[in-house]
Amino acid sequence: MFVSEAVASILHADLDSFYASVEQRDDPALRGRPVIVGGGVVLAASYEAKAYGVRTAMGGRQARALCPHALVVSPRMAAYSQASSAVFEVFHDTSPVVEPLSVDEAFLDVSGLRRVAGTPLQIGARLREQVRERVGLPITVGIARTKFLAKVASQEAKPDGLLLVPPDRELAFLHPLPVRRLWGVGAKTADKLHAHGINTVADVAELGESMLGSMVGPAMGRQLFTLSHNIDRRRVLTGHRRRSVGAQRALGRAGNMMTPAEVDAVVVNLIDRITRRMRKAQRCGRTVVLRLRFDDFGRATRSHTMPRATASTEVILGAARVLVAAAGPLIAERGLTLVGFAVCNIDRDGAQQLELPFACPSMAVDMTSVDAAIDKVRGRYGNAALTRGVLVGRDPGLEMPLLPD
DNA sequence: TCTGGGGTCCTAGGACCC
DNA sequence: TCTGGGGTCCTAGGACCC
Repeated sequence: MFVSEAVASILHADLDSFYASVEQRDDPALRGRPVIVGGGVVLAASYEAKAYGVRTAMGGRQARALCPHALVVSPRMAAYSQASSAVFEVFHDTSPVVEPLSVDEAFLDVSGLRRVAGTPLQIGARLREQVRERVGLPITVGIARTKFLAKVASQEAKPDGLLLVPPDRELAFLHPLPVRRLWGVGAKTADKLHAHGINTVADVAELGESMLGSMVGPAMGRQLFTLSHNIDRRRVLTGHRRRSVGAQRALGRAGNMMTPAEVDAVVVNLIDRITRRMRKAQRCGRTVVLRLRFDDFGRATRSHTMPRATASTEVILGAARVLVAAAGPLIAERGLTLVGFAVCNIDRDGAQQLELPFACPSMAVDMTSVDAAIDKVRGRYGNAALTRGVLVGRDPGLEMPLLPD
């Protein structure tokens, strides 16, 4: 007799070939035909195009060679954004516990909804119907006891499918799969594993954690060990906050011909886009990262951390220009084909800037605990720092003296 | 094989602090 | 005074995800 029965109640919902499906929805002439979204590079391919070997992120030339009769359309980001919002409305109508993973996929925890909404399988089936009816898009749902298995289930069930992994069938489902199905295993890691004769999840599960760590590094080794043994205690979490905001622009070979003033115009445009989004989302950031790509497809990053977080266009643009100027010799030597920026070190939800009225960096602290904030400052700057500290919130009206007089 | 635009997390060395 | 351990922060790069 079981004390508590493990139940598969985590849903992973994943739209099929999202961008391409929106295009087929909006243009009947594209339905049932191979569709490629994006020209230079494939942003999305319909299943009809995938049947010819076309894949996301593939070069456009190669894709057209594989599928010459494919219909190539330009991306319409605004339409995808609107479709995504409509789908997430369905998600939130389905369960209060929704964790977005990207524009087109999310985890939903439906435990506790049995009385009001039925079994997880019934809920998943209804979710698919609702997305089809209300948004007009096909979506695949995987259901399992853990997040990882739910995600694998949806991958296996694509396209337009529904698959539940029963708790007593988990290892039988998991172990025959190729290592690429494990979260975090991309081309590089898969190559390392293949070189050791490790091809399936079952092969991984036969190895110890330290052995895996010696092959792929300690953190990845630990992850491979736990996932291959079907250990995944992560909960479905709401209220995730973005940790960086970025924008980039590919320049192609034309980038080599650009004058510094033309490069600066691109920089201004990118920073303007980023800071607008930051202010709209009410986020501040402290670290500006410059991303570069060169003629040989090599990459480089340069970063600068500012004394305090900001969303000001002028301040971030100033930091961005300093980074670009410092990278001048590198750009001249290797040829510029892409420039981008990211602003990181974004304050977490509830975190505020602690501003001290003398020369030391500001610190992000958690305003939910002033005592913890004081401990953090004391640990770093000693008691002297506490004599004049003030907690300054993003909301200008929010200020709190660290030490009452 | 030769490329888009967004992100996440991990690693590793050096600076700096107690 | 040059010797240790432990910790955080910053920078740069790499792998991976959709």
